[in-house]
Amino acid sequence: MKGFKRTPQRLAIIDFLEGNTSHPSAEDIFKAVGKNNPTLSFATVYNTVNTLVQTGVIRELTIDPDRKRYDPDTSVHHHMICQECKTVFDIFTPVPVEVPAELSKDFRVTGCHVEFTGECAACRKKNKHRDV
Amino acid sequence: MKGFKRTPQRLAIIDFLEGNTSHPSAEDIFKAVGKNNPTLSFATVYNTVNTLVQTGVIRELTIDPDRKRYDPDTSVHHHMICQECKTVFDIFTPVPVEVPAELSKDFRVTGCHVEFTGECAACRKKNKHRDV
DNA sequence: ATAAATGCAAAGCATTTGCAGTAAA
DNA sequence: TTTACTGCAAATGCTTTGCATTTAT
Repeated sequence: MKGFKRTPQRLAIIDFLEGNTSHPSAEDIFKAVGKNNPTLSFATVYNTVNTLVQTGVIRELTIDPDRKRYDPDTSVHHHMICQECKTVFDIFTPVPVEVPAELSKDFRVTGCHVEFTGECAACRKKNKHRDV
Repeated sequence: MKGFKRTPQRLAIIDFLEGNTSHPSAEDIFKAVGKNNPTLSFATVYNTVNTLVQTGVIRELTIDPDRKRYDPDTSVHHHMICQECKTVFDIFTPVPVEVPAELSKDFRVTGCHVEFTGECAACRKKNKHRDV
């Protein structure tokens, strides 16, 4: 990679993200990586994740209405968010999504993402009494 | 609707949204509805759309990473966003998405949304020379 | 030596909130 | 006349940016 400097901060962020399935936000990354890098700044976290997104190393998720989440798994898969605890789960079961002809005729489709919403097992148990 | 007051501002916002397929943001709504309602405030726009989302009259879209979009069509359909001009298109072609068993066993799935990303016809034409 | 990244603080937007005044019911 | 909504401005929260300093190459 030309002009991409391997700084300790970047390496620590990449190391934290690698294999991470928690779909962390910038704040999550800042807190986790900051533990061992006391001088780490939010600016560096944002700079780094934005660089990683632009170079296709990680993926930015828009599934959480409140903040961006980052996913180091760039393979084709989908997500489910628990609307109560905001946990994001990976869905590797292939979801048969074909690009409708109506679309591929006029648009250049570059990506497809399925978002399931609902309530996760833990929150269901916690709220058994409520039963929405 | 109990306790829901039919104020001129709300009626104007609802009127603007009804049948609207442009997936407007709060700012879009503010600008459009504000033309005929000079005293309209952003707070009222947000209050109103949030009420409408909570009562299930409209749907909040998270497809645009920069801002929330609102869709008065609450029927099952999907979306495509042009990553260049940020236009959001409706996809009514049925996309055969089954909830994976892995999911429905543990989660209570309440919604499913397919998001296509790419480049729309207009931007394709505009960028023909570029050809990414 | 050079180009790029860091860290800080300030700025930028989108969205929410407190509150006094106002209007719908 | 009571309850809820409006509008303003301030506040909040996420993200970006400017800049002087530091660091990887």
